[in-house]
Parts: sequence; structure tokens; C-alpha cells
Amino acid sequence: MVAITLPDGSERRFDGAVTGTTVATSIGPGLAKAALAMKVNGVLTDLSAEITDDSRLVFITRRDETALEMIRHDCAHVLAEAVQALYPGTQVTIGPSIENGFYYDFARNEPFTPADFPAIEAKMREIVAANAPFLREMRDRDEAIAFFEAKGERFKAELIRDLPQSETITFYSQGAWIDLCRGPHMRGTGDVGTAFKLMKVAGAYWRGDHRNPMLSRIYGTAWRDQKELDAHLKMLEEAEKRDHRRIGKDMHLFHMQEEATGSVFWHPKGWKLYRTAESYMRRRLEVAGYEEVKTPQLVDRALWEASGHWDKYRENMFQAQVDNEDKTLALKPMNCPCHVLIFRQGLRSYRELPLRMAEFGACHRYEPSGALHGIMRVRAFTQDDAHIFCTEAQIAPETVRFVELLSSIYQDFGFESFRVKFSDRPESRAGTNETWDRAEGALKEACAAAGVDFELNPGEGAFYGPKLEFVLRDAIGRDWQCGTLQVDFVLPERLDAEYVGEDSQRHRPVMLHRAILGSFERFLGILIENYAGRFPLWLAPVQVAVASIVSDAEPYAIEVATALKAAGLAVVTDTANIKINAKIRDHSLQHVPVIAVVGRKEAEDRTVALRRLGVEQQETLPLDEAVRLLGREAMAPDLARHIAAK
RNA sequence: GCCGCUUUAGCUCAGGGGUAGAGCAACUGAUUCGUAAUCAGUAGGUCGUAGGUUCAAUUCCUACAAGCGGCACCA
Repeated sequence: MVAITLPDGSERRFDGAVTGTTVATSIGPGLAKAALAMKVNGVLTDLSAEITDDSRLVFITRRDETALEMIRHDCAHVLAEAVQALYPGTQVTIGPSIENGFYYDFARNEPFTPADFPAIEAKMREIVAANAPFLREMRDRDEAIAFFEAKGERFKAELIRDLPQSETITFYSQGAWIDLCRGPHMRGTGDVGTAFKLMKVAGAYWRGDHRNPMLSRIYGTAWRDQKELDAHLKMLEEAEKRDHRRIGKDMHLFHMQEEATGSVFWHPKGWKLYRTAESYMRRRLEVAGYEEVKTPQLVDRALWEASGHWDKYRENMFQAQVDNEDKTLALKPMNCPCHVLIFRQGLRSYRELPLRMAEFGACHRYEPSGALHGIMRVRAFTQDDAHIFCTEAQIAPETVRFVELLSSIYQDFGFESFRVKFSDRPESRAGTNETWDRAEGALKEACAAAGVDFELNPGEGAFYGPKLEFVLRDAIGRDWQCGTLQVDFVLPERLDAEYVGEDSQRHRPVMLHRAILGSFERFLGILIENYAGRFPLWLAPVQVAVASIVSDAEPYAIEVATALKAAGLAVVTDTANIKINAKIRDHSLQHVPVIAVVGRKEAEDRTVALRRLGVEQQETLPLDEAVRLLGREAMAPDLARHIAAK
């Protein structure tokens, strides 16, 4: 007797072992048709699996999030079958479901191109239409290895060899095609449906290791139905319009060119945006108890040797020599060693701790060519860097303060939520295990105190200490690390930083490396994408466009612009001899938040007609009132709060 | 760095072995027109760079560079 408990609490009894299919059929034909898989006591399982003991059972239907993952996984199998049917000799490797879709890595001498997609997709549709059932079978380990080796599938054979001995080897077949797979799968290839599309090809290293051969990866997207697929494709199209490289060009914010690969040429408007962000950060840091410094770009290699960078990081450093001097200098890739040098000037007291030393530090790193990406990943960038010299006991309270500051700043820039990753000790590291235990422990405690929910990111810490990474997303869902906080017991030791404690003895301070924006370049790139170029008034590089309707209003337009500029606003004056419709269009396309229109009427009445970006409705105000209003609205959020609090 | 793709006017893109074309932008002129494109005209290109094949290359081939999509990297 097997008792099955359903989510509504009802129970059904069966004489013996029973499959999910049988249970579903016993409940009703609707469910029998809709059930794609099931969860038995919380474990996702094939519908055809036998249930031998009393169990809680939940059926998975197409509406469930889990079903979407299964559709994608199954679709990867369908892709693999199609590819092997069309391109004999292609070896299969792995093909998981991922966010929005799936991929499959193939080993083939000639890589795939998007031109192959129509044929592959057509074959996939045939396979789906055939609706072959997914059949699970267990195999003996050695037999499974022999099976794949006989077929020339050496990657699959390698996978099985590396599975733990205890692992059951399961295969799934769909018609004549069979693959090593842990499962589970839906009932048959027909359940995949037709709402899928192959998206792109890419090279990918076997098992993610650059020493391994490169495989040919095909990415696809798959959804429950055509409507969802269309919505996703539409979303991607929209996201493309938010691309910071596109907007940077259209809005004349910056450009990049071959003569300075990986460096940004900031144009006047982009630099204005940059400076707005910088001034804001400078105020926030000052209020938060930081002291700003500036340290050299070029520093003797001796310092980098002492800090450990020469050993661990040299290949990423730009070096410089001078003809008649026998010295090697390096462009700083980080600011920390220089900050320690400032800390070491004079004898420090425990009374000075925590000492928060900030720098908008311009750094150069030789990033691999393939890593460069617009202004998000560059070779020359400016960090909103700071180092907090403190005692071990101060790690937790300083982390809490930092997280609060970061959250408030992200909110001011329009980011309501962000992800936090906790990266612990990497394989290649400095410092003893005991030191790492202490550092990781302190940081974890601090996270608890600050109420930070983090995902663990094992082995990804800096060589000198564990770190928190604050991650923001770009328009198409790529993650970028912006903020960071890193605990460092190593560098103070290496560079011999010390302070005199209450006990009159000398002690090592701990260093917290921390950044909020990360780099201005990356953060502004994400900011551009987040706002799609439609910045709030305080950030907009051009805040008001004053547009005249007739040339009679030109002198007044200039007067209006002058008054707005005097109030601190960034203004362009448009007195060109073109129609007001065209001016509205031009400035709207430039995402200017406010257009102040002046014609004869406004010139006579000494008013302006304000039009907000994308809003047809206008508001006509006396000039002085408009200046006051916009001046107030354009205030940075921290200053606005200050005024509001009064 | 690795795999693939791309590179033609300021921008977006078409073209193709016989030395280039559109729209928008720019410039000139007309127009003074009230909230997302006024009309007409003019000018604008070593077809990424360097080699090679050819009577002839921007087009075909090779190398390099940069960009794009991934992978690896991101101290």
C-alpha cells in the first residue's frame, strides 16, 4: 500500500508502487494532460518514475517556474540530437538550462555559425513534432564509458570517469538518440514546444578551463509559448537601445578609439555627468568621515615588490622606463600601497583609528583584450577608492557603516536593490590560514551585524583577504561588480604599517579596502543603461534647453538661459531658425529633461513654458519662479535632504 | 589571451573584380512657423591598416589592429 499526499492535503492510496502518470490519470484527464513532471517529497522526478513509499506529491505543469527550466534543459537535448543528425562526427558534451534559455557545447573541427541556425532549428522542430518519449535507463559505469568511447564521444566518457563511484549512471533516450544525463526530463520531446530560438554561437573552454580545448557553444532561448518568446525578444531589442555605448555616442558623452584602447575620451557632456557624480561622492565621503588624498601615478617597482603586486600582478601592470635612468616604474594598478605610505608618515596613534583615507584614484591595468567592454571594463579608470585603517574590533562597526553608506548612495543613483557576494580565500594567496580564518570570520560577523544577505562565492577572494562584492546589472542582465569591501591583514604587514596602542606598544592595523561605485567608468556605464540616458534632473548633463519660437523672442531666450545658468543649471540655448517641433524633437532625442519654450507671448509676459521630457503637457510660469523651481529640483539628493531637514 | 563574427560618409546602413550609394546629420538659401522632423540646393569617402593575387582590388586571399558576442581573466 502506497499513500500519496497531494498539495491540497488530500490523500490517495494505491495497492503498490505507482508512477506519477498513474496518479495523475487517477485524479483526472486534465491533470494527466497537464502534468509534465513531479516533485516527490520535494525532489524533482520524471513523471514515469515509480513511487514505492508513502510520499508527498506535487505535479509540475507548464505554468511552474520549474517547468520553464525543464523546457530549456529538454530543448538543449533536442538541439544536441538535431546537431548530431545534421553534422555527423560532432561530439556532444554538456548542455544545461540557464537564465532565459540554454546552451549546448559541441566538439567539432569547424565551429558553427549563425548561418547554420535555420537548418538546425528546422531539425529541432521535426524532433519536437515527433514527440519521442524521454526514457530513463541506468547503466553500469564501465559499460557506459565503453559505450561512449565506441561512439568516439571522448568528452562524455571523461565526464563519467570523473563522476564519483557512488553516482548512478543514468542515460536518457529520445527515439534513437541517447545521452548521458542526470535528468529529470519531461514526458517527451513534444513537451518542449516550439517557442525556442537559437541565439548565438560562442567558443567556450571544455570544463571552463583555458588549458582545455575550445568547444563550439550554441546558445538558445526557450519559453512556454510564442507570446513569452516574443516578449523576451522584444525585451532584448529594447535593452539594445539602452546600451551605454549606443547612448554614449548618441548623447555625445564619450568615445573610445584605437590609439588608446581601453581608455575613455570623455566629451563635455559626459565629463559633466562624471563631475556631478564625483562632487556628490566627495560630499558623501566627507560627511561619512573620510579624508581625501592624492597619490602618484608612477611608482618605483620596489614598492610593488614589497606589496606583493610585482609577484602576483605584474602581467597586468604597465611599466615605464626612462632612457638615462636605471629604474623601472609602474603605473599604479591600485592605490592601496600608496595609501599605506601616507599612513606610515609619522607615528600613528590608536586614537586616529579608524582612519578613513579616500582617493579618486586613477589606475591602469593591462586587461586582456577580450575582457574590454565599452566603458565598463577598461584599462584606465578611476576608483572611488578608500582604505580604512582600523583595529580588528573595528572591522564589524566599519563594515556596518560602509554598507549603510553604500546603500544610501546606490539609492540616490536610482538602484533600489543590489546583490552581495562573499568571496572567500583563493588558492593563490598571501597570509596564513589562521589569518584567513580571522579575516573571514570578522567579515561574516560584520555582515550579520549589517543585515547583509550574501551569496557565497567560494575561492574568489583577493590574494590578501576575503571580500564583499556589490553587484549591479546592466541593461541585458549582465552582472558587474561595483562596490567592494575587502579585509586585509597582509598588506599592513608587508608594508610595515603600525600604530601605537593604548598599551604604548606597536600594533598592526587592519586595512579595509573599499569602493562604492567601484570605478566611475563602470558605474556611469551602468547608470546610463539604468536610466536609458534619461537622467533625473540632478544628473542630467544638460538640464534645460531654452528654445525660442520666433527670432523676436531670441533676446528673451538668452535672458532666460542666463538666469537659469546663474542658478547653477546646465543650459543650452537654441535660437536656431527651425520650427519649434523640430527643436522639441532634437532636445527630446538628446534626453534633455526640461525644455523651456519661449515665444512672443512669454517674452511679453516674462514667463517660460516648461515641458518635461516625453510629456506633452506644459506648465507656464513666471521666469523667476521657474528659475527657483528648477534650481530646487536640480539639487543633488543629499543636499535636498539637508534642505528638507531644516 | 581563446573561438566566431564585423569594419564602406559624422551616424545608421546598402552595394559589389572595372576605383562607390541611400536616409539622417552638416553647410547654403528660402521660410518667423506655438510643443517629437519646413522646403530646396550644396558639399562630404585612401571602403580599418599592411601585404599578396590580378591588366585592374573597396570587392578575392593572408597578416595585423580595433570593435561586437561568448569563454577564460577581473588581484
